[in-house]
Amino acid sequence: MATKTTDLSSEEKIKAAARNIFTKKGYAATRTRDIAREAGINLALLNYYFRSKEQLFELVMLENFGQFISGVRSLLHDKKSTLDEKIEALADFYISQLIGNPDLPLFIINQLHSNPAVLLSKGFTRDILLRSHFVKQLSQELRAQKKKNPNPLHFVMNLFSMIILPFIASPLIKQVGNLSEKQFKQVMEERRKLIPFWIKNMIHHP
Amino acid sequence: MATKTTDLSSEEKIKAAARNIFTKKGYAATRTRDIAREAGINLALLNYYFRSKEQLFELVMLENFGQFISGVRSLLHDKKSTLDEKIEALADFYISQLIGNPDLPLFIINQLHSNPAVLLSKGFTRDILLRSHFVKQLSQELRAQKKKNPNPLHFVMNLFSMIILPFIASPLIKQVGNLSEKQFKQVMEERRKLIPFWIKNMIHHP
DNA sequence: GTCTATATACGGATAGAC
DNA sequence: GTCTATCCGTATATAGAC
Repeated sequence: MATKTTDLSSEEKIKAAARNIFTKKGYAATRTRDIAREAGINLALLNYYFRSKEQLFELVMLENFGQFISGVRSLLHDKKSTLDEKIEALADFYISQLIGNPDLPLFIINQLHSNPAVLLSKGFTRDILLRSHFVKQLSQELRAQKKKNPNPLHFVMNLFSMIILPFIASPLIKQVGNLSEKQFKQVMEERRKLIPFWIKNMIHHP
Repeated sequence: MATKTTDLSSEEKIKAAARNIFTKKGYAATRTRDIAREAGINLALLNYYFRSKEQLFELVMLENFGQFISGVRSLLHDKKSTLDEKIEALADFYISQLIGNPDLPLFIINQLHSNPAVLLSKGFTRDILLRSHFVKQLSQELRAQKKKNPNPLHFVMNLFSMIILPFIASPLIKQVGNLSEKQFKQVMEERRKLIPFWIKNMIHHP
């Protein structure tokens, strides 16, 4: 193990470069030569450590995916927090994640389309959402408010949509909104508080 | 020109097949051989008509993109409709489009990331949104309601996020929501009315 | 216009020296 | 562990016959 972050082992340098490029360009458009160059090592070494492009990709993908659902399961199943606290925590957690790693959701979504089985078999079992304490609390509140459509899925979609889509569509939003990178992040920061506010209104109100 | 839809010219058959495969798999993962096979013609013919994979892709991309923004410009700039009517019309128009063509938004978003210049130079100039009548009406209403954050961009993002993201994330939603393809479409149909309702509340209320 | 056959390039992977 | 050199499959593109 190396001690400086700038002096990682070759294996780590390859993984870091691979994560970068795979996440930005996707599997098919990524060249193993590009990974090797960015890692500052030789192409042969990549295969020495990871055997193939495919295996390297799987590794990176699962690590990315893990990062994406880490925290969610415990957040959703927490018995002690209220519904509103969970909503605030989810928005806060994801927006922080995404500001630091804005290419992640598009990568995962693309993977979900081209090869759904892998990810779906890993973490996204049905119990993660439908049987969570979060959905129990949400359903109860929706019934109490006598909503015309009390399907909790709609509100879960709304929450995650408002959080995630702006990052996925960021090139477009910067263009039509005339925002610099810095301004874009600022706007996303605003949404950290605004989204829970909107969602709570949507749930508790008329 | 052929008269039956099942007996298109070779050029049209290639374009149709290309749109299918490019839209589903993206540029890098698409093989021109697959396009040729699906079109029922020979690989050489594809190059005879379109010179290269790249040019064929550009063509399909711009047509897809055109379809995606068609109607929006006129909807957004319509001087006669009210703010609420525009919101309803936008949700209605896009959800119809997306139920019929669910792969389109992800295709466009990927293109926007890998090669932003092409699409951004084509249709998404600043005036399409920021100087639209829609945003004028929206800004006015937000100021009238004395919102803490009256930036209209937030509400535009919310509207499009709630419409588009569920289609992009459909494999995931079907899984965690335990929905069949048919049930998924049903849920999206529900959103056609629900989204305008939520957005209007968000704008007009507290 | 449409095909078969082929040239050419590219990218993933390996052999083998150090 | 790391490199250079190279193999080999695959994919795009073209030549040329019909």
